[in-house]
Amino acid sequence: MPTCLGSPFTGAAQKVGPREIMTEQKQVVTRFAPSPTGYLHIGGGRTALFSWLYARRHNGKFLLRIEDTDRERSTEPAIEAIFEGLRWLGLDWDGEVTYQFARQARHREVAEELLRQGKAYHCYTSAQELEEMREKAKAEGRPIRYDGRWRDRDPSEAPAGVKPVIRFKSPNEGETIVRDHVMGDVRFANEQLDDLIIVRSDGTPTYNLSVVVDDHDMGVTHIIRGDDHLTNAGRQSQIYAAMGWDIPEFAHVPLIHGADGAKLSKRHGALGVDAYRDMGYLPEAMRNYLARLGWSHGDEEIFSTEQAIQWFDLEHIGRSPSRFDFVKLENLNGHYIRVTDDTRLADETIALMKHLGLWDDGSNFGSDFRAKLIAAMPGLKERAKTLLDIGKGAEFLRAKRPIPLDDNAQKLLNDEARALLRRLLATFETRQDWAAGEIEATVREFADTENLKLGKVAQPLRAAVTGSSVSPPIFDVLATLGREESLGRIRDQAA
RNA sequence: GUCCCCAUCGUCUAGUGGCCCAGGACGUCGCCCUCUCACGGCGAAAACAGGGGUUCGACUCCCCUUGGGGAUACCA
Repeated sequence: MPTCLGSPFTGAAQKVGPREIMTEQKQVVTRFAPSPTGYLHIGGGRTALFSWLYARRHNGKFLLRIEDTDRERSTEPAIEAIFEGLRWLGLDWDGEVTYQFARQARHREVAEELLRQGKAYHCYTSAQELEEMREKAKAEGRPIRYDGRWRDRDPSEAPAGVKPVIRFKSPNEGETIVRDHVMGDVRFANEQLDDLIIVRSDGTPTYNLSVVVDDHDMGVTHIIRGDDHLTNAGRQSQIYAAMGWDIPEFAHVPLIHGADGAKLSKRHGALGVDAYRDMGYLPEAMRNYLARLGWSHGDEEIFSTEQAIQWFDLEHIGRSPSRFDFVKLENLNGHYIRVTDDTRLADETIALMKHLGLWDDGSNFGSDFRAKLIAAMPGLKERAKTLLDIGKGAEFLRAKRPIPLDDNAQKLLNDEARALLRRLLATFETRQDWAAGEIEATVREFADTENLKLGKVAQPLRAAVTGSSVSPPIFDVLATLGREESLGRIRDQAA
């Protein structure tokens, strides 16, 4: 472990460690570089979060680059979805968005430079030849790779009428080491890395060239991305070296798997972040969950984004892939719901339910409903894990008389119970005070005179007033509903 | 096929040679609280993949096996 040995700082000055000194010398720049071929999925969301956290931790910059060079698959809606997803997650990026496609000329310029320096060459190998090469290598059990047949061939031998690709001349001997902050030193034998295509025959640059050029031009110092890019890091390092550019710090984060351990696919769990919003998760819960998935700070489980920024580091990112666990996310979300302000919860619930078309009947949406929802929120949020749960739990507030009864409520309201409600109703009618405490006193007193346990009265009452066997504390419910509405609902069910 | 990475309770993880017959969290199961359901509180079961080394001593270091994952494109 490096210490302050050799550092001029001793004694009281030891608080300033080597790390702080380094980061002051060079501002940290991270980036998130999704390709807009679909929604922003959860794995992308997490690498974006890690990059954002790291940049914020070091007072650096977090850049966004859209890798839209695949013209066939890139779409405008996907770009919007990425922006929207990041915004919802609260991950703000610095400066203007970079669009990779717009930088093609620059990428080609670098390829030309490589060509000029003899570090790249034109290759005229046809698709069929390539195919044969692969077949043969496979049959002989050799690594499948381009054999470099045009690497040193004279340009005059070029076949007429064939548009060449430009290949990068990668070293044949020795090894390339990727110094990764998560994976450690990863070594690749250079003979394993063949001469990759950096410019296609139609003149468009390929991914491995474009990323290197863009990351360099954008001044990216730390590349935090999925570990499916680990082998790319080797090839990219060679390009950086060929251009004489500084190689950025790498941190390859293991991928997230589905609950069954298999790769996250659309069939299970590979949802866009908008899907999580629609399921009623709070962005802060999402951030907390995602941060904790694959990264840790000792035993800390629940922490604010501010704390995450303070604590986040590359060294404590785990090296093994993790599974996405909805149950844990729910638990965390429930926690955040419980500590969230009632007004915000009410407004977000209304917005979400409307967005989903669940509360679009236009009724009961006046300020009166909102006020009631806020009033009922303490009881509602305690039993909710998502905003959807709150919406569901609040249905009794919207219901119009006579309110619908679910199966359990039906069962609760037998003849005996209805008779009981009738007597209770009579008692209620003599009381004008309608605060929760007053109501509770009345009901307890009533249960006493009836020689019943409180539950025997509370359950039928709950069924009559909420149409369900489950609800927030019944006295709060009655108070929120108001005397008139409450008595009306009881009357509807009293025999 | 070849290359690379990974491997602690069901899940997320702490653990960087002795503090660990392995700690926390979610989930599960009991109990308590209680007008329902929750919340909350208390408690329990539950893991170092297997085999070799290295060492006075391995969850921690090395090797092999097994099992996962990723990469091997004129996709990104």
